[in-house]
Amino acid sequence: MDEMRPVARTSLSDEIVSQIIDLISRDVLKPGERLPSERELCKQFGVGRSSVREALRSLSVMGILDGRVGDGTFVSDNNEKYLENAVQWSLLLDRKKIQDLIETRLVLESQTAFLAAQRASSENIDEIEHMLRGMKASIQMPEKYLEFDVQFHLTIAQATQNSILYNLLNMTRSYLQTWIKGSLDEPSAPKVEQRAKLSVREHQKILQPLRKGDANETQQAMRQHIISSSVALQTHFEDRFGTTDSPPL
Amino acid sequence: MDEMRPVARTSLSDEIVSQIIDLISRDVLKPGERLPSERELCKQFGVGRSSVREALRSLSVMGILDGRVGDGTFVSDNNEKYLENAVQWSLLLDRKKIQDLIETRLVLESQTAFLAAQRASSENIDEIEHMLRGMKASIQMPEKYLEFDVQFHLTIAQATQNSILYNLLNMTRSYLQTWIKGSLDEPSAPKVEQRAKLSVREHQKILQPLRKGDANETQQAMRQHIISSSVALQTHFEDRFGTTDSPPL
DNA sequence: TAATAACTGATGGTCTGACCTTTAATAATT
DNA sequence: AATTATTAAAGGTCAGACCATCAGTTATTA
Repeated sequence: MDEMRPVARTSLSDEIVSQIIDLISRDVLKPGERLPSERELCKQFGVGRSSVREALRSLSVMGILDGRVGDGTFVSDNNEKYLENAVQWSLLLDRKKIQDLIETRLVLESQTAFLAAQRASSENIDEIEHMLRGMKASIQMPEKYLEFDVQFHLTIAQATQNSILYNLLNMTRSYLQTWIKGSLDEPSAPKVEQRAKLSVREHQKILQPLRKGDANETQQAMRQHIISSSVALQTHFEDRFGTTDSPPL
Repeated sequence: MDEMRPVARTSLSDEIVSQIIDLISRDVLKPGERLPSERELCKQFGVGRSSVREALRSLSVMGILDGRVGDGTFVSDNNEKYLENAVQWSLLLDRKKIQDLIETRLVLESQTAFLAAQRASSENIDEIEHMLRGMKASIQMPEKYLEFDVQFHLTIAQATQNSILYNLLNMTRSYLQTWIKGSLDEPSAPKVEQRAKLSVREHQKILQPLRKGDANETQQAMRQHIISSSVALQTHFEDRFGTTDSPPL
């Protein structure tokens, strides 16, 4: 009597969710495409509108679909949005986790730097250099500078050719961005330009070994940079890393 | 004319979602607690049942609520489930990402091992040792062995005291678990016990430096173990790491 | 008396059909 | 040609009904 497993008593809406996900994964429904109207889906699935709507709602929350009133429901063009929101909700429920997020970012940034140094194509490196030039040029325009800064790091993550690492990094980054921007508007405003110059030097120290494919050196430079740039954030919270001489990672 | 931002034309259900999340984050609603019935919530929010249901549906997808028919809707006791599902859906949409997931797991496992070596309490270490003893004792029972194996790694992740890293690790692990179990039922079944013995030795090599707080050594041991245990999985997919003498991470 | 079976009320899940607001596209107006 | 109404269709919301399911209670049984 050991072979009996509980039967999947899946609800109608969950069944529809599965079917639609399957359609998308088999490219029957492509990103940007419009789904049939809710009333039409009712007929096709043979269920009431509530069930269809609950299914569409689920898929919207997952970031897979995107409903536009008066227009229709569309397949989202970036299937990755789900991951972004995930940690965001989690943090709304418990803001104490921000230290954890900072640390996670340190882990992800240093590791992607390592992998990028091994795998970056010349096109990747060109792009990264372009971002660094942009940073130098906009050193007195914090908003613009920050944009190049973000792209610098994302391009490195992209060079790993690992979409999951890329998305995790992007996720942590995008959420901490709020605080990073906030630290620009602090009373220490006059120091901003100075910090930007230091930041440029740090980024140069990352790019240099990365260009040569020196993974360990790239990782170390990235570590130093992230720790340095996290100082402003850390002061708002309790100290957890960066105090020991032996690097915690 | 630059200061005007689009007004938040949030829908009724999204408004309810926000309110409920706020209630949970302010501990007015505690994990495990039961929400009022849907009909009751309709009165309290002054909206129709569709709106209430769509809101509850969203929160369920996020893993924040858990509806049980005939019983009620409850606040989920683990607010982290959302993260778990996130990558899962992402993978359903694109199964080519499994290599990326394996690599991500390697990153997370080795890093949590490093941090755990620095931060593990004696209780943590006791627990980890307990799991290792369990593995030794159930070396001829693959199912049971695997359970101790999982707990060994999760306890290490827990020792980092970083809930985000813990959840990311748990997420990757739980998803790969399907494949790991599958590799047990392979034609190479007679080798299972042999592999288990090797696995035990590898885990011992992790625990040993961890107990001494030697973070670098712990990390290296974990790296070797993960690479070794991923071999079976890797053969199913294209080769990306483990082929070079210079470790890719 | 203790275990089991039947009952009951409340809950989430679903269906129907109606009405509203928004939107894109078309037609009418200037 | 540009602007303004018109319109049809979409998603959003509502109300009320019915169903299947479950927890707790009551009644039955051994």
